[in-house]
Amino acid sequence: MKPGPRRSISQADIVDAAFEILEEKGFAAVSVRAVAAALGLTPTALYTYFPSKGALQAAMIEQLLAGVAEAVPDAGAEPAWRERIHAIAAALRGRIVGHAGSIALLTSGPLDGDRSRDVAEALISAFAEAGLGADEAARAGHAVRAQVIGAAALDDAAAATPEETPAPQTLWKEPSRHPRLEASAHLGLDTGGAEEASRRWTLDRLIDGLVATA
Amino acid sequence: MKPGPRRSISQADIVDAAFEILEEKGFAAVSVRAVAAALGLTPTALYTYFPSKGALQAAMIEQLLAGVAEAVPDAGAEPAWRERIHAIAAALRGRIVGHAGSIALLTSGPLDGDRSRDVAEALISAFAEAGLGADEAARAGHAVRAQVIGAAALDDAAAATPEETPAPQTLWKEPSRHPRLEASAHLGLDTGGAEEASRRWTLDRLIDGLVATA
DNA sequence: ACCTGAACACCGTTCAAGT
DNA sequence: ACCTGAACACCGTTCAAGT
Repeated sequence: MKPGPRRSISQADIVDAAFEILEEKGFAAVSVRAVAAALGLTPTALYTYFPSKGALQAAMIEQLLAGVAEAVPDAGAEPAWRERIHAIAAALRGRIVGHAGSIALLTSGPLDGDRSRDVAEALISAFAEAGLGADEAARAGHAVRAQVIGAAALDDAAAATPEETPAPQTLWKEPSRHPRLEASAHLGLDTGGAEEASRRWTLDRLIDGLVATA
Repeated sequence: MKPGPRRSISQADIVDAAFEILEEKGFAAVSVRAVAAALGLTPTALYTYFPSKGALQAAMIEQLLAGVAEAVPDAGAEPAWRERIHAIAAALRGRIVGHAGSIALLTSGPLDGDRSRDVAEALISAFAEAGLGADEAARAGHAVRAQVIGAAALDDAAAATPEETPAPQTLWKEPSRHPRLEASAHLGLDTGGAEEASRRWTLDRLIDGLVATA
């Protein structure tokens, strides 16, 4: 193909192509060259749209977070602010687990985009509605964001764990150094398989503790 | 230098050299080639000690987490289990912020090493001591780990934010879309400058909520 | 066992040039 | 404005070979 204007490609097309690679081959595979190739372009052509790989990643984060702040709680639930927090947390988590490897994207650079701020603002508002003062509400919103992102990071790390080698047949069991951790394996907390009930319990306990000061 | 046995280098030396590069030049600069060069070795020589870059990173994580589970609370504090949780959380956080860029290391691969399990076990034990049942204690320990790691990830993202361009002089202020977030700027939650008091408040609220079911 | 040197298949980014 | 092609300074990893 000859060089020259082609006009048919937008920033959104590039971000879409990047997400396709992210989901299919993981975060490490999202290279400028791979994204360009997926679009039938030369790597250097992408620099017409984004000044750097980091700028492309920032655009990906913004798209990932779009709409999370507007997540609407299930109808009829009370109190409204608590359900709004749950809805936002679930939406945020859903976006992350819905795009495999995106936690690496989220922790790869600054989280200072508009969509990221929307999420923060929505959470602080919910806690203000719950009766917290300005500072406490801000700290509470931050705590919820940290909890969701941290839990997703732990999930992702667990999912990256290679197949567990089946325990070799031993006659006497060594007393484990981590008996309590092993006894909780059925919860799936460290295998990326935590149930919705566990997540909801944790978030409710966090909210309880945060609003108790109101 | 001629090839041949040199015997004077250990796995620990390699991990130390890798941390030096991590702290001075960031996570992205920790390449097999750079670590080898820092030790006066050829890149391929490192493959005698670690089968892959991932194995080296896993060894770095283990060293980062060494001793965290044994963190001892400040003397005389009560109740002991709450202070133990604070001590472990502070130690974990201290290791992360003490090594710039190490949150990327922590979220780069599986967190299934022995030291990582030690931290999990210690937290679960503390919550069991607080009166929680086995499942709740496991979920509570997981929540604390997620909170610390998530907060560190948010801090790191904020620290990576490029210098804020000073607000251009405008005659009329646009009404902000994020008034509550901006009003909380003095807390430093999103600039990596959160005070110890904020972190302690958040963790105490989380603990309060978690143990309220006991 | 520990190491080198060459090689393979990749990176992000810059630059001059074409249309 | 949008694109190509060549180039620069990097990657992780493998392989044959030396001591």
